Amino acid sequence: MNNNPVILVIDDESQIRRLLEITLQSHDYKVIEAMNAHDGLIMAANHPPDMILLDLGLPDESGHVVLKKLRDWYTKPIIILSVQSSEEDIVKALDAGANDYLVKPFRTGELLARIRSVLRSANPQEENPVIDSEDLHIDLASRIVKKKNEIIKLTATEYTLLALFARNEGKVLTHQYLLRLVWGPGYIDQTQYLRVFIAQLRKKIEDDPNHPKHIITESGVGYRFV
Amino acid sequence: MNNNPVILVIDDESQIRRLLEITLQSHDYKVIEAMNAHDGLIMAANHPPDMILLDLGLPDESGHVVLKKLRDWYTKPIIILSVQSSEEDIVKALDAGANDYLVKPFRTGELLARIRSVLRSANPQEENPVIDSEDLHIDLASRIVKKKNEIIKLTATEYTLLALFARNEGKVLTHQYLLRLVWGPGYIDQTQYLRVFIAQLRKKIEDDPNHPKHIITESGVGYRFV
DNA sequence: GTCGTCTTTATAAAATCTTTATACCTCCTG
DNA sequence: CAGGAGGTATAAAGATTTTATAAAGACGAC
Repeated sequence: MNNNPVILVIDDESQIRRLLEITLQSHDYKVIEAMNAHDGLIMAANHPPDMILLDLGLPDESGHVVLKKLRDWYTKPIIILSVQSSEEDIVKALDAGANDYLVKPFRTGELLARIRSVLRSANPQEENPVIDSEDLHIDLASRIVKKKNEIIKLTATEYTLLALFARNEGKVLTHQYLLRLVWGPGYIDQTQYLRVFIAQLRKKIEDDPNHPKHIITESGVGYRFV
Repeated sequence: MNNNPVILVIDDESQIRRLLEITLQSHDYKVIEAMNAHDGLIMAANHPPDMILLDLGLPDESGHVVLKKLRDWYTKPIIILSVQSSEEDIVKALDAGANDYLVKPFRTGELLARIRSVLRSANPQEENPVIDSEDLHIDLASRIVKKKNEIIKLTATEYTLLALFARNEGKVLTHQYLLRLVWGPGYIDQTQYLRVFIAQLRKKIEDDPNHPKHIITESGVGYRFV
């Protein structure tokens, strides 16, 4: 799942399948399809997708039964698509383990949003932008910087500067660029500010500030963070 | 602590609130209510419910804004109830972190089934409502704070503040963020309030308020709880 | 009215930022 | 190789901003 999420569509109407295929693929999902209950179950077992779109009106078996069979082992999201709009059908499907229920005809934008929603809550991704560089650890969400597991106290300006570096690892950031983003557009010729704060940062994050490993000077240009 | 799920209802229409209260309570949910955005945010922060039913049409602030503010820290399910049935509204809400969206008037059976569904798929990770930090003990569920086994008496504001810290251990919380969630959106520049209450909290929970171990100052930014 | 709490004001203390001064390093030139 | 130019590093001073704390006044519940 590092790549694009795989969605299994189980529906017997070929127009719906084609519509879904086009819509989903254009939003960077990988689509696999089955046109009846039997094939759908086999496909789900053989190539477990990241989620399933299930039509309730299948030719060979009731969608409710398919849903139950899937839920015996399949734990990822299942969204029901159905022409049935009765409360009884909806409640039954949801209580059988469906994560959502859309009545056909549905709006594709809404379907996409609901797919995003169930996928999001399926993998609670703590996508904290974290930089881990050997002994250095920068957590941008929590605003915490650690060196060898020790929390380092940084002032507001020092942190702003370091966060900028962390977000642009490897790139050379010019004096102008750094001054403009940290101090503001009126300070682009105050290069001395930068030197003072780079020195302070190095004192705090480098093992040997005289031979910095992380904040590298690019003479005449700026600095680079590795 | 009883294990019936607590549901926070944020809706300005009293008939809806009454309907939901009766329906939900008769299905063994514990219901707490707020009739506007401001109260809803405070209530959610103060006594985090197991899920939230949020009306989009609130008198004091757009439900979309409330949803965003909640999702800054609230990870449990949020179901939107709204008279707006446009695809744009639905997609916007779902992408802002809502788990489901029901158009008013809704069928109560379907609502209940959708509540069961989102609660079922809600995080298996039990958010530990207790903080134990050497000498400090914070029980968010029963609203009890102890220091070296002695119960500490906190005012409402002090507790709200401390509970926010406890729920975001390690993270730096900005002045703005704290002021917004504790006092409300209109107070984000009343930094002095914060200083006064931080001082009071430190007097109560720190061994040596001059050298705080728990509430750490991040000068120019905010505070951090460890 | 009394009590507990919140708001507001005042001021001292601490932390941070700016500025100045000086030493450095590297490359180039004579 | 000496000396200078341009850019860099660092310490330390002052100036400024931010924070801590006490205490007085305001407010609301009872």
